[in-house]
Amino acid sequence: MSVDQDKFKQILREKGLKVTTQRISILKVLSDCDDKHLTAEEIYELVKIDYPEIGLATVYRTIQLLLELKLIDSVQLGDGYVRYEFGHNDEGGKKHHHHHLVCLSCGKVVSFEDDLLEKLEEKIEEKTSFRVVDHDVKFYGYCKDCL
Amino acid sequence: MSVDQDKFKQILREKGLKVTTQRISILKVLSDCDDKHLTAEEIYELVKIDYPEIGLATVYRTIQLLLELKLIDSVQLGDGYVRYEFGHNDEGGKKHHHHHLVCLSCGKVVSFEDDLLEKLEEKIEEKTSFRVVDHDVKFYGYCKDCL
DNA sequence: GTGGCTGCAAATGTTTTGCATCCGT
DNA sequence: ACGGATGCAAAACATTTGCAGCCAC
Repeated sequence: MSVDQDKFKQILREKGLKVTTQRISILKVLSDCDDKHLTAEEIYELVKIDYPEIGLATVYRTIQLLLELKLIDSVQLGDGYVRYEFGHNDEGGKKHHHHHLVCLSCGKVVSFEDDLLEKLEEKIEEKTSFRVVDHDVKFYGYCKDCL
Repeated sequence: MSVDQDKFKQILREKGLKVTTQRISILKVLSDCDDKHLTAEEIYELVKIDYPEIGLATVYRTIQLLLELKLIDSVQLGDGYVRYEFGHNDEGGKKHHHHHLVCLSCGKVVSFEDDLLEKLEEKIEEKTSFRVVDHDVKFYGYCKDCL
């Protein structure tokens, strides 16, 4: 929460960028809705509650900034929207990889931590000489509540 | 090739839909460029070579139809375009699952067959009571040629 | 005070839709 | 000849950009 905000402010200052109410508000919404995977429009609507003057363009520009700073990640669930989630990166920049379980009935997205993929990555490098540096894994199905 | 075309024509007739030159041409392009992962615009340009009168809207409508018939699959590689590939589904409807290796340098997409994911799916069902029915797996990295 | 940031509106790029016409059945 | 399919243009959609004014530094 405020740890992230302080970190954000610090990075902005280090880069000579300005700490604005809009930027802090957007980070706060993303941090508060950590598990929601919000679209830009949804972030816009949530920020407007506390800060009605904000423009959608500012939301997009701030999302772009947060992506570049690796404070958030983008997720595409195949529904035509780009969604964003608070980044769970280590201090050292190493990613806490998690996969997404997407419910085809209610649309809910649950995260799932696992490292079995690393074995598969090794297998790929062996068999195809393709050097894997990142992956994106989604499972579609039905959640406990919808079954 | 023509096996797919015949299958397509048969399905169209069964559903009371019309077999048109446009529909056959679009299927042919997708079938010929099986490994290319084309965008709608790219399909449009390719079909225009043999059939210059075609409209982009027809391409989109036919893609939609082919998706519904599960003759093609859509792939989003994260570059903002929706791409389409010829479906490799069994007769029984069971998918020949393959994953995509996307080269971050040249953009080339290679397919990789593997069933290690099934273990991971079992693990998910055990741990979270989430019933998995499909998945979408992409690996990003650098291909042999680019290394 | 200055330059970066913002809000607005206009532009962009992809995909969808309305409608008159066309063509497969 | 009927009704679905097509081509065109306009609309819809998310996202980006240009610019004058504003505010953090």
